[in-house]
Amino acid sequence: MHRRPRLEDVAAEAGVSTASVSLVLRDVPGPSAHTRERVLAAAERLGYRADRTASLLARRRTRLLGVPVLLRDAFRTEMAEEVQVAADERGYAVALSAITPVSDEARVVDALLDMRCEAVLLVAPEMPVADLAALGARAPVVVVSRHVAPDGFDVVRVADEAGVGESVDHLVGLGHRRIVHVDGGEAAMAADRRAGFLDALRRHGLDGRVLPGGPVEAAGAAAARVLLAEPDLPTAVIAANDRCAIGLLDVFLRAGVRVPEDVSVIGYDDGELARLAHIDLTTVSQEAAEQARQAVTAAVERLDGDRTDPVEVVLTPHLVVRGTTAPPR
Amino acid sequence: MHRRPRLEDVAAEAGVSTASVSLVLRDVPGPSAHTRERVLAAAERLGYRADRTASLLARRRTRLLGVPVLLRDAFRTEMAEEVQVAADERGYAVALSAITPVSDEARVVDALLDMRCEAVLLVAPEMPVADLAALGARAPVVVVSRHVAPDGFDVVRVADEAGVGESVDHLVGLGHRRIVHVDGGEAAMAADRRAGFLDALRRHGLDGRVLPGGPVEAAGAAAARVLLAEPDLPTAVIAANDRCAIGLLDVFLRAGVRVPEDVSVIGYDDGELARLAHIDLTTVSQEAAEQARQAVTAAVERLDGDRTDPVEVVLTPHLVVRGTTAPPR
DNA sequence: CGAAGGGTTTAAAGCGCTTTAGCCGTGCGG
DNA sequence: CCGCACGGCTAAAGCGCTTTAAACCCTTCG
Repeated sequence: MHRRPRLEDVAAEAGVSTASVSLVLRDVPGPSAHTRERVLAAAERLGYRADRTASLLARRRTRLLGVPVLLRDAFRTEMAEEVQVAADERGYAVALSAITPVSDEARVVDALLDMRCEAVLLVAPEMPVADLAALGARAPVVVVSRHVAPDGFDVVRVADEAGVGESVDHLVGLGHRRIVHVDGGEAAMAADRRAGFLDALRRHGLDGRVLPGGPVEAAGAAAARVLLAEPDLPTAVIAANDRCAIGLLDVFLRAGVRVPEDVSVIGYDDGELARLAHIDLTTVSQEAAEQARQAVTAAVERLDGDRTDPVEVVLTPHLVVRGTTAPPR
Repeated sequence: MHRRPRLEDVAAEAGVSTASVSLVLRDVPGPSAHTRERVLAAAERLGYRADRTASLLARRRTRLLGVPVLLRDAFRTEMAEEVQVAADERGYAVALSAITPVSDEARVVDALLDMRCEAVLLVAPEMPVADLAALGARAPVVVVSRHVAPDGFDVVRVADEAGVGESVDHLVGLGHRRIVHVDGGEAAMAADRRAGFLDALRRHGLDGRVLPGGPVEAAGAAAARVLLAEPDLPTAVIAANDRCAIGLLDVFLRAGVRVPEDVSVIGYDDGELARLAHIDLTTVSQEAAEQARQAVTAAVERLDGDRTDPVEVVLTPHLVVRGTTAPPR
């Protein structure tokens, strides 16, 4: 088996120096058209591909962004994909590293930095704020989708209060008056959404009720059972996230409660799940693509620009009306 | 801002050569206890972390396995996670790279090889067999979860025919006689599952019916509607995959058809979805962890061992009985 | 006709780590 | 005593690429 061709081999084949080859292959201005041709032909002939590790080592800059991913979490994974696309647009590459039971968020970040990532984008990170700040001192860090004050790191998130507020406005506009919120449990963002719900209702002169929920279907299902056990159902339910909403939908469906005829349901996140035809959930978009783009921009501003002060970008989420909401009967 | 400490800095701090530091930090036998101590202390003091790109470049071996991931596909992503765990056990690291609209499977593989991955594990790859073989000539390749003859690459998969056969046996054992299969569409594995279904029924002296399906919920939903439009429902439906099964469940549920009382439903894959409490789908396990382990083993045999002949590992899937199957009424 | 100038090319010095050959001192047997 | 083996350490040569300063070759101009 043949050894992989090196830059030197291409240079020899083309009859020029390795420097020229390097320049041509990276499309750096300088080499003449004639040289370019010869080099490209030689590279093609040899099937040359640059060794990435060697390039990274030699280059001052790596233009690599690190993103830890929890593969089992659909939302964060979708976001990682968007980051990949956004980074691509800005001429950056993304190094993904999986969070597993064996290596937690912190270890994964270390691994990414060891790979020479120039910045790290953390999607809904779970580590303590102090750790985020400490990390921020080691390398540019952008926290995405977590409500936390920027402090040595940048933050890109959506205004969750406003998002839930839109949901409330939509329902009230349809004529709903008895609206329940099934919250997201302990998580930080859950508090924002809860607050957004109560504020919005108050704005409409209504009273709200909040039921404990959680991040997954089971929590929504449990809440639905609580509601079903009561004398009469509210006319609408706003869940703190899509998965929770789906748990609600499921239990309602099984109990013969029709959505949206008998009760309207709204989720939050607008993940792939919500978009599925058979779920068709009215929900609030987290603007994944835009958050990703802003996050990459924040990182790039520190790397290519000269910003050093932390920024906080708060996007406005928007309601995506689908099939689970309708006027009350 | 301080430059990241290098091996040389640690060496200076400890008063030894860089060679010694390298040896100590990699836990290579040789250096004396005294040297070890000094080096470790110095490294600690400086907060030294080895630069991965430099190590990779200098090392002959990288012990890196490449895995392209389609982040939006839950099954392949779960499998990637299992690969990560399995690789870890064997002392290999995994480089993940996302397949996006911008860079397809082939490009991602190139990128992984450029990173010096020593082997590539492809989970349910979509590329033509010829391309797989071509790739196999460049580096060790293990194809996971795809029924294809090994040819310059190894294959690890489960016996899909047998898996569906088990489903049929289970249903027949419960007393079902009118069983329908909603297939997985064009995909290669869909054919196996279809064949397994028909074979198993024949074995029981029964007649089977196959409805066209597909890889996602919508396909199952469509099939369910076809069934509902007919005078009487079969007593059981076997879907070619979990998502398809979920589409079926959903439409049945909305139509007031109870599962499993009115009709039993079985999926295939045993992904996270199937395990969710509110779905609780009887399904066939793909043995993700075991497939991953075998795949890593296959790669390692080529890399650390001296195997060069392709192997095909066919695991036996097993039925996971949950709440969507029961005796017919 | 020589100096100046511009466009090309290249030699060579890294990038930060690994690895090998060889050095040095010690202890041992002959 | 000498030679030898051996444990412990290090100098130095890479790994395959990038980058910079300097060399080179023309052409142009005074």
